[in-house]
Amino acid sequence: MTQSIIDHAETESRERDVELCPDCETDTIVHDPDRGERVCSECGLVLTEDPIDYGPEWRAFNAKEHDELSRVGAPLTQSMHDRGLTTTIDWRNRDANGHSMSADKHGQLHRLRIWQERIRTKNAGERNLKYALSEIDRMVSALGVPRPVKETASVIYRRALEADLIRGRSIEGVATSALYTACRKEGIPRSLEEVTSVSRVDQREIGRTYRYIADELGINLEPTNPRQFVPRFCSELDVDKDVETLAVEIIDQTTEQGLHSGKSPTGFAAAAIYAAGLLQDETIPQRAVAETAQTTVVTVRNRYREQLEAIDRTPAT
DNA sequence: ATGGTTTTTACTGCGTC
DNA sequence: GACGCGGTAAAAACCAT
Repeated sequence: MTQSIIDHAETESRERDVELCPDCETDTIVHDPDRGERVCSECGLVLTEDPIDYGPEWRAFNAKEHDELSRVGAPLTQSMHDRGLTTTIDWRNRDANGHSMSADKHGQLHRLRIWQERIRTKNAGERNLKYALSEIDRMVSALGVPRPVKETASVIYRRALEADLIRGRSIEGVATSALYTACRKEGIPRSLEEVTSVSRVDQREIGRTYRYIADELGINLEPTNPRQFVPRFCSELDVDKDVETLAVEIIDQTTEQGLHSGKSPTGFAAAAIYAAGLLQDETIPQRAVAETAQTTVVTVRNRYREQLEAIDRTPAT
């Protein structure tokens, strides 16, 4: 087990393995060392979990080893500005045995708490971080994305802060961009529009900041695959499972031909869903798909026409 | 700044319920 | 007449140079 911990620590870059998922046969397996698992972003199958044990390490054979291995305490988290590491002073005026204290001890504790808080958030950078992380936290809840995204977003923000990229940009803007990046990185993309809707910053700034941050931090993300939007849109539209499957098929076939490059992924996904609906005789109004994908009927029309032509199929009717 | 590409906006006609 | 669909032209947005 210690071996795997070392491996984990040494895996500095967040590389993605290209490997086929045994369940759904796609190459969408994502390896994320920070989360310690390899998971297929298509079907959600978790392939391996690195046994990261945050509990105490018991096996020690001499004193030195003991010092190195023994780990006790709460797990680290990136989403608190001090990683959850600093001392916190309980707000209750009780001693360790749960008994109440004398009045002068009360006063002493009160002063301690004040200073503890001042030390905790001592410089501008810390306060900056504290605010940004609370903002990320808020947006994550509003967006309803899973927890790992929050951690990733926090890491990205930290890196941006360390690289001194915030200067001249708003904290909110950078925080939102970090979140947007994190969503894509975690394989559960939200469109720029969706992220914008929970942010206090307008879309243009988020887009600009995102590009800048990604560039400066050397984060190179593949363009979002339209298929990643299909399940979410479909469940929002409440369409048949067959339509969803067919939509994914359409996307796969057409992207293979490079039909998607340069086109907006959301519009592409919306069109595929509409096209799939047509082919399955379950007509979904263009208006509806366009709305859930936050695009327009015109875009849906243009895309689905191209898609149907590309796969050489026309609706039976 | 510029030009090429894509998306959006706005307006149109057509068929159906 | 309201609605869904299709086409189009022009404006706006986007991106690379």
